[in-house]
Amino acid sequence: MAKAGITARDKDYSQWYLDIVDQAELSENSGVRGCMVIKPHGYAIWELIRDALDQRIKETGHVNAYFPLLIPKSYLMKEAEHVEGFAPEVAEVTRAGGEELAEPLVIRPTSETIIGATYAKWIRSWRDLPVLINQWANVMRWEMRTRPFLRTAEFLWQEGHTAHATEGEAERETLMILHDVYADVVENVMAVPVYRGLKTERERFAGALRTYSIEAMMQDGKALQAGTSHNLGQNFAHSFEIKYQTADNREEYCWTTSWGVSTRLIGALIMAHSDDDGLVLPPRVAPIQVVVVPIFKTDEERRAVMDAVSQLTADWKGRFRFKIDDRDNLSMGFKANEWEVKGVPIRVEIGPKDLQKGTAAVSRRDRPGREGKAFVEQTGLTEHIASLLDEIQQTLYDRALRFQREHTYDAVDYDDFKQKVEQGFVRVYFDGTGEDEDRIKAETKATVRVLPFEQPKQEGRCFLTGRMTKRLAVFARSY
RNA sequence: CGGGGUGUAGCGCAGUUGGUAGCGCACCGCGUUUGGGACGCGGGGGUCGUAGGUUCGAAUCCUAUCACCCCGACCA
Repeated sequence: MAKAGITARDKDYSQWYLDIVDQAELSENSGVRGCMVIKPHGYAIWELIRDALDQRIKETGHVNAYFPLLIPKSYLMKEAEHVEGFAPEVAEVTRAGGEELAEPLVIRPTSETIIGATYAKWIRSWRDLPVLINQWANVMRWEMRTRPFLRTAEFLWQEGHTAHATEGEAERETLMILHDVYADVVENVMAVPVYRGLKTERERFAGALRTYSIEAMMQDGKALQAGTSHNLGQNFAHSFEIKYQTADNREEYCWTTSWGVSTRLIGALIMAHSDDDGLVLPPRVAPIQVVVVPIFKTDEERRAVMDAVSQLTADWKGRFRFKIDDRDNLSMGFKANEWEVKGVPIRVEIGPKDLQKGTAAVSRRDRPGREGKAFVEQTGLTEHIASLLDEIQQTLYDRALRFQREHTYDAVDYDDFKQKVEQGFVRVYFDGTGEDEDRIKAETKATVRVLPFEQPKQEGRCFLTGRMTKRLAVFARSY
């Protein structure tokens, strides 16, 4: 039975997504087109994702800093490919202090340019390298069409910007971030499995040498780019004169990288796990992991139940993120519904009958309805919940992984491809050109999501050109 | 930027041939309720998106304008 206010996924997936965002109170639209208000529940999820990322970013040797929101337009113009890539979606400030500005300022769509200009000042010698900095910031890209979290005009993200002495070092950094930070958080914290690999030239970041990405599969079979890591080569170093003196007194340009993930991850989280009853959150990113709903009729029962709840939850502090829902103006059914819609992994109900039997009713969100409800002895409840949280985390990952595998297809030729790409990812030998990619996109809406790191040893026949090749590509329609 | 749609109470909507604004939910009060979205009674809440015009009179007709939503081309 579908919940009030939530469109079924198989009826209208897109509307289902909007309904989840609305009903789970993750965000709402504001007076500015494309700019959303992130509500407390949505923001709390972001904080958990952010903390997991921040921890890993720091563990891998980076430090946080902050660069300005406004960037002189001339900075943006310095890297040719970069300007071209971002120009259409940049917002400019042309007036301030009651007068026209001599030089327009752009609201950062990303910060390579202003950070490049800064690094040029900071870096003198090989002893200054590497520079390993991250910033948490908001950025703005004036998109034509927006959707909460997936594509908003303003979004929150982190952007790492590093400078290195050698290409090899920059490349290692780029890949390390992709694997040890991004894929690790998305898979192990958000329970969303990803494909990892290289982007084709067509899909590469404007101004980068190489772009790597992780791609997650949504429940409608479409891909969501969940994170990108760019080896910028010496492109920005040349544009901004980021140079250093080597140990043997030569002048060299730095090799830089940049990498980012955004609040879009919340969109991935929603579309990977949630169901027709509402949001489903993996415990590690659930702001509330356990909600306790006391049930009582009389004052006497209320006292007894609340006493039991206090005792049972006494050792939960610092161990689980939990909430006791003791609102007395709402029925049990209403509360059950509300917490389900909001994705709380475990709900515990304790009423007079439980007090008599020494039990508690424990419901798990990943298995809706009666199937996921069990009566558990109050003795050992804490341990039960601890292991149940782990189990839910694992179940969600396994389920998403299975879905991803079941919806990744091979295709023998283009006709086969067209049919398969309607249903999910298609993994094929691909020897085509950029023009071929354009054509495929025009005809099927699918693009190369990644050239996976795991490339075949043996040659195969390109599904499009028929030529033999060793290059394997994953195609999909994407968000 | 093209196509479509909507602006009336916090939210969702109704409003007939133009006659001075209503319903449901939510909210407030009181009482009864609580093991899967409780119920009764009483109550508060509106420049009808904005600006002009037609008219004795406009939510309703006309013009302009703004905003938002949805569908396509571009994108973290």
